[in-house]
Amino acid sequence: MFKPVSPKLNVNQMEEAVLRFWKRQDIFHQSLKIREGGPEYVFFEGPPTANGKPGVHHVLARAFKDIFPRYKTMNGYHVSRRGGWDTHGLPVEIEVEKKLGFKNKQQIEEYGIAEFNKLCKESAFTYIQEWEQLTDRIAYWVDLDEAYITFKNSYIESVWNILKNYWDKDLLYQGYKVVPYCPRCGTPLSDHEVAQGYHEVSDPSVYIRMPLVDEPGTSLLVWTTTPWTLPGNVAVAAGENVDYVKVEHALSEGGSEKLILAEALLAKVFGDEQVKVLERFKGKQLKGKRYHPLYTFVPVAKPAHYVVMGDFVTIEDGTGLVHIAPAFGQDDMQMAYDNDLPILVTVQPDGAFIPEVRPWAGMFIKKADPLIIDNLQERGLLFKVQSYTHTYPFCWRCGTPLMYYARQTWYIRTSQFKDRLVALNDEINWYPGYIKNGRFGNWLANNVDWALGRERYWGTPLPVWECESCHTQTCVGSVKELFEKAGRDLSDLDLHRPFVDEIKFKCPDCGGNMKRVPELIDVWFDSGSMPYAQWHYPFENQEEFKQHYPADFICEAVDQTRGWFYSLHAISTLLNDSIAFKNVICLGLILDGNAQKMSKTKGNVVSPWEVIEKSGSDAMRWYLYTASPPGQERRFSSDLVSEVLRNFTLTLWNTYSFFVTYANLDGWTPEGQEKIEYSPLDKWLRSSLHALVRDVTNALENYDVLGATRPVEQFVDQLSNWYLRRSRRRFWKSESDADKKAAYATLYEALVTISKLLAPTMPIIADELYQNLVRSVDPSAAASVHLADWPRYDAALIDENLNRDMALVMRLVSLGHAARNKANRKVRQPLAEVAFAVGNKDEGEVLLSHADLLEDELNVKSVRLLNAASEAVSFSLNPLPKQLGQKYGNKFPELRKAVLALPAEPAAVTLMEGNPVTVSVNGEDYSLLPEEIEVRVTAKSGYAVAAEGAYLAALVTELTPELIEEGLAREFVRRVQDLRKAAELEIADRIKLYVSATPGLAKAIEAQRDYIVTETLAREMVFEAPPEGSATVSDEFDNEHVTVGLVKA
RNA sequence: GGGCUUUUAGCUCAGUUGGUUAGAGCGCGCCUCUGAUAAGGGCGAGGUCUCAGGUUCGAGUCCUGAAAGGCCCA
Repeated sequence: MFKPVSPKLNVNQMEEAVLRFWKRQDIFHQSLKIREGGPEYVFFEGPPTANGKPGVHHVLARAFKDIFPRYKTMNGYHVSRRGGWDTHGLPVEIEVEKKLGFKNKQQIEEYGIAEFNKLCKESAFTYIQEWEQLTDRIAYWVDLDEAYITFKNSYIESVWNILKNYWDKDLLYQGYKVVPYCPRCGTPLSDHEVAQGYHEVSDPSVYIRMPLVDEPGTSLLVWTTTPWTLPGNVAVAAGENVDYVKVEHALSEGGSEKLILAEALLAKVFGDEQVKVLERFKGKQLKGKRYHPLYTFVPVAKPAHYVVMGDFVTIEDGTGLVHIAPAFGQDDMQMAYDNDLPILVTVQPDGAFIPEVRPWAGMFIKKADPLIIDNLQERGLLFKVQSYTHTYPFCWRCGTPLMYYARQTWYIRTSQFKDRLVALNDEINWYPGYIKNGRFGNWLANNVDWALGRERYWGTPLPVWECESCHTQTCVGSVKELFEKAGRDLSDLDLHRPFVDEIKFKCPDCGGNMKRVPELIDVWFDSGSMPYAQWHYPFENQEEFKQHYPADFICEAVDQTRGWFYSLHAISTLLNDSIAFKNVICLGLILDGNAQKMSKTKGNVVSPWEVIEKSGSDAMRWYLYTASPPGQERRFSSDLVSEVLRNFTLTLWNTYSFFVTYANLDGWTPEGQEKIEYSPLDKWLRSSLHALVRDVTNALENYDVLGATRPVEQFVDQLSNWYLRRSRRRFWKSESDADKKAAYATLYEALVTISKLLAPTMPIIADELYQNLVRSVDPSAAASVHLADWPRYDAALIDENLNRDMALVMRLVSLGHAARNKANRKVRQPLAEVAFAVGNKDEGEVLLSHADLLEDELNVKSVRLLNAASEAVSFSLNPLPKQLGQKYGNKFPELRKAVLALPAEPAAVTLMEGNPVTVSVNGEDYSLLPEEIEVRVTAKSGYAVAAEGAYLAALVTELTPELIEEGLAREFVRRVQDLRKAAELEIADRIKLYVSATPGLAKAIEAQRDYIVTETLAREMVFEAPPEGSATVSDEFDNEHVTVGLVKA
């Protein structure tokens, strides 16, 4: 006996029960244990940060991550799955700062780094419980008890080891570079952080005169949108091959001046004003021309204030002459290096001018902009000022405008490995493929050195110590090394700031005091180190590491391209010249109903819990898998998930419930079912089923999630709405013959196989089915579907012809129904005959071989082919564009016309006999083959017809008294069945029927007595009044009246 | 501004190497079937396939350009 299954499903109850079962039996760890010794399949978990609530986008990633480890486990692989938590970084700090109400870094230092970092450590796990609960509820199997945590000493030590390795290879260096810098947070931002904060703003657009030293009365016309950088000006850049002009321009106060600018920008600068062009020349002629400095607050130690050549100069905006302030622009800094220009750092790290810039000393740079413009105006150096709208980066967390600012910071020489980064990427399989050479490949090809340093508090400290007197530097690669250098046991040392900063030791070179440099490292380096650091490699677990590197599979959203995907790839390339992962699924983002990215700051996050409560987590997973290709972004709403429940989950569930209900009634079990005589319908279903196993397996082998899910959906639909609908009577009939056994065996095989095919994708319902269908009758079977083996298909059972034939039958049935509709003959009324026209002789044979199925489904007494010779049908010809167009090219339109002009009937007959027809176009004859022209058949009269392409169903609609009688009997049965249901009888209950009806109906009921009692499981049917208290119903149809009563018998 | 990507019915998405009548599901209206079903079947309404050029006998599909959305980067 199977456990009885109600057709009503309480999804949440069912899902939670299965989850409890897994927990009780520790199925997850069992699934690892039983595969010990099997080949290792390696999965890396990209660590999330638990200082925010998990959202739908996290469910997306986790749902996809879960598929392949489960699938591989069922195929005999051992798949350990360590979870991980990313705990460091500015986002965590910002949350704590908010809580404490801090506005700048100084407040943190005053508060105390130790105390601050303690709060950060706690904050990093604020929502850990919700993360764990959600992870459980969506059935994502990951080992959270063993999760690696980036703030642990052992993790940090492994990261140090990698850095030391780089240090020894001279891959770590300190550079003076211009970086996007947040003056409030007091730290440079990574590219990835900057990218999150671009906003459109309006800035001043300022045109300034820079008078030439050697040509009085002539000025360079220079453009900038950042007036605050002007005190730092040391040069002007011109494009070597850009065309410049010297023009004479009338001054409003009388007289004139001469200005130099790019010719292409004349109109933009002067508008309608007429200016006189005095000279034309290439930019290279400006090289070295000296001009009077705008400001002299800071003395220059090297030659400055002359024109330099820069290839970045464009003629799209401004004047084609670019103001150069090396401390405040990346191009500018490059110019300084190339031309040995001085670097004037006129701004403090907090964004205020240095004291030397007297008029604006201590003022925030953006505030000084208008004052500087006024100052230039007063001095007659301002040509004009407008406003300019462009996108400018702001700090993604605090909203302060960033400044590009020269900082001494730490870099990794990744650009030196550009070729290896690109070459190794070639070994990685990307899904979708276009990421590989597109977004990721381009990013690698344009690689710049990794800016590693962060001037913050909560993160992995950069393990570099520097001598205070001779500035010798050394990198520490392990805790032990640090102890040795410090000369004392530091076993309890927390490797975070401020404790690690307190460790000082003697300089081996000069005997001075060595102190750690202030920087932390980029958090992306933390997560990219996880292949090593999760094992505390190389200090421990050497074997574990070797077994789990590189990963077979990782999966995250597309925003990780330059995040985790890059940091994993870059670290491994520089460390081992190896890839870190072989296959990667790169997911599109989840968008809300308005196609906006869901993000905390926008507050448009859909809670996953809400969706799960409504539809369950399996349905949610299934939606995410089937909605669109994985790389594509997808709009998400709770309604879309409940559609999955209605259309897929419940269809499957009801098929399952049907099977269990009838199998229990019949006492059917899967044992001892040899020598099964499968019907054609069974053979078709098994053919489809085994093709499904083949296709799903292939898809999963190729990381094709869509291909592993959508076909299952289609199969379940056909199983329920075709196979089962067509087979119901086989289960109902009372004798247990071979045909019934075949039906049970077929349905059982399909359901069990589906439970296995669904195990990776809908793990909960899959196990629910498995437990009842397999475990309850076979205690020796694996305890869970997730401990079972992946199904194998039998290629010999796959009959593509059969699949195609059945598709034709379904199509013809559909036409038959359409014809009935048109004739207004409901299906319950039997009809005498339906005749079909099909495309060719073979299809005709298919039709006849399934005649009984068609008769039953369409409720007609006979099915046959339309006979062209004897029927009242007419023909039309449809020249097929694909065939004829490809063969005859531009002659096709003429041929088409010629074919349509043929007398249809004789041509159709010729073609149907398999012979070509000849048409003549422009005096030339063409012989057209039967497969190039489709013959369409239309019935003329006396039939109700429905046609589609070459297919046609023609229904004889005349009713004989016998047919009417049968129709009435069926109407009557229908009422009885409704009554049985209303009286809440069990399906197998026997009844006694009491009937009174108008004469016509009574006659029909009497005539169809055998049929009626069989259908309704009546032991007796009498034309009497029903006894007191029995269930009764009265109804009218077809101008007849009936009252029925029934009692259990 | 650059790279990648998307744009097809009210919504979510298919659409084969180009083939003339562009599909499915949901939703809507009418009809129907049903002792597994929260379903199923049929009919109908609903499309300038984002736009503009081009190639071709023929373009949702190929080419060029533009627009809008998204992501990444300046």
